[in-house]
Amino acid sequence: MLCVAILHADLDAFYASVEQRDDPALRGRPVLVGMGVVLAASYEAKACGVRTPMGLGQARALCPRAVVVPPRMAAYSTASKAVFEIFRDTTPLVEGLSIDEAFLDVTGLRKIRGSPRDIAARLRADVRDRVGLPITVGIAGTKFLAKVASGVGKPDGLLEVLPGTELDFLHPLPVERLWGVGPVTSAKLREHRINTVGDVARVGEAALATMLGPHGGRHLHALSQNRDPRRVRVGHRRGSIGSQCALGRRPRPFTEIDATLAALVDRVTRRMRAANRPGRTVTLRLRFDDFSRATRSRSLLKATMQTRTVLDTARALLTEARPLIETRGLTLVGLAMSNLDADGTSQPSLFDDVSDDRLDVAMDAVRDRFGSTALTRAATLGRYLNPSVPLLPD
DNA sequence: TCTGGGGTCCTAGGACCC
DNA sequence: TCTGGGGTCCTAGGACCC
Repeated sequence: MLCVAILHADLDAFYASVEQRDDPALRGRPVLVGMGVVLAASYEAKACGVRTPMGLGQARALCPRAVVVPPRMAAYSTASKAVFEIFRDTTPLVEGLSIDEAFLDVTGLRKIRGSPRDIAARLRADVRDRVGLPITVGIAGTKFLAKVASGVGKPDGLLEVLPGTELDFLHPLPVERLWGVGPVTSAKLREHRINTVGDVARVGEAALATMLGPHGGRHLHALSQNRDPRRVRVGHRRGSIGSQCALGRRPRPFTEIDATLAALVDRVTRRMRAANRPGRTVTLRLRFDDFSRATRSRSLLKATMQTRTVLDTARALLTEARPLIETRGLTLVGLAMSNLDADGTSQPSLFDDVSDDRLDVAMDAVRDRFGSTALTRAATLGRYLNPSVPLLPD
C-alpha cells in the first residue's frame, strides 16, 4: 500500500531572515524589510503586531525598536536558489510555489532515505547548515494538508499529520487556515456561524454552494474532508510576466503615466526575452484613489516579446482607459503579458510566415473596414492574408 | 489600517464555430 | 427559416496567495 507523503517547506519570514543572517547586529531584534510598506517582518517584529503589507509608519509605531532595512532582492534570489538546490537534492519531485516555499513528494523514498519525518528533519538541518536560514516543514498525505501543517508549525518547526489523524488535526482549526479562504470568504462563512474547518465539514456542500457558488462550495467542502487529489507537479511554468508601479495619491499628468507605462513595458519585455517566453495577451492594470481596480486587455495575433509591439498595444489600452483615469484618480499602473509560449518553442500561428510589415498593412485595412475590435478576430484578418485574396481591399 | 510587487485561479457574458 | 447543444477564445472583474 503506497502511502503518499508530501512535504510543504516554507522559509520563515524569508527576507527578514536573510537580513538577520547577513548582519549579526540584527539577530534577535525586530527587523522590518521594506520601502514604504512592510515586505517582510522578523518574528520579533511580528510579536508587536506588525503584518504585511502594512505601511512602514504604522509598523514603526507598533514596534519602535524595529530596524528597517531596504530590500535586497538579489540576495534573496541567491538564497532561494541555494535552498531549492537542497530541495532537489532531497527528491526530484519538487514544485516551487514562490521564492520561499515548495512542495516535495517523498512518497517513494522511504527505503532509501527513511521516513518522511526523517527526511524533513534532514532537510531542515541542511537548510540551516548550508544556507543559514530557518525553515518550517509540514508533512501530510495531501498538498493542502501539508501546507496547513507548515502554517501551524511555524516558525522554525516540523509538523507531521499522521495518516488516520487528519480530520482530528484539521477540524478544530479556524476557517482562515484553509488555503483559499481570505477576508471575503471568511466573512461570509462567519456570518453563517461557520468558524472552524469542522463547521465547514458539517454544514454540507449544498449549503456552502449557496454561499460561495458551486465551485467554491465543492472546493471548500472537499478540503474540509482533506480530499485533495492534486499531485506535486515538476517543471510547472508560470503563465504570466508582469510589473507594476504604485504612483501615490498625488495627481499625475497623463504624459507622466504614459512614461511610466513605457518603463513597465521595457522591464517586462526584457524579462520575457531573458526567459525566452513570448506572449500574446497584453493586460493593463489600474488602481484608483478609492482602491477600486480595472483591467484592460488585448490579445495579439502573434506572440511577441518586442518592446515596440507591446508598447503600442499598451498605449492603446491606456488611451481607452483615459476617461476612467481622469475621473477616478490613478494610484497604480501595471502591465502583464500572458498567454505565454512555452520556452523557446513558439506556438505555430496562422501568421508566423507573415512579415510584420504585411501584418501591419492588413491590420490597418481590417481596422478601416470593421473597426478595431475586429482586429482580435484571427479569422477576419486571415481572409485578408490569404494569398488568393488581394491584401488590400479596393 | 489605508495598502508593494509578483503571481494564480475562477466566473461570466458575448462572439464564433461545428 | 428557425432551432439546439457543445466547445473555444476573448475580455473584465474578483478573490486569493506570498
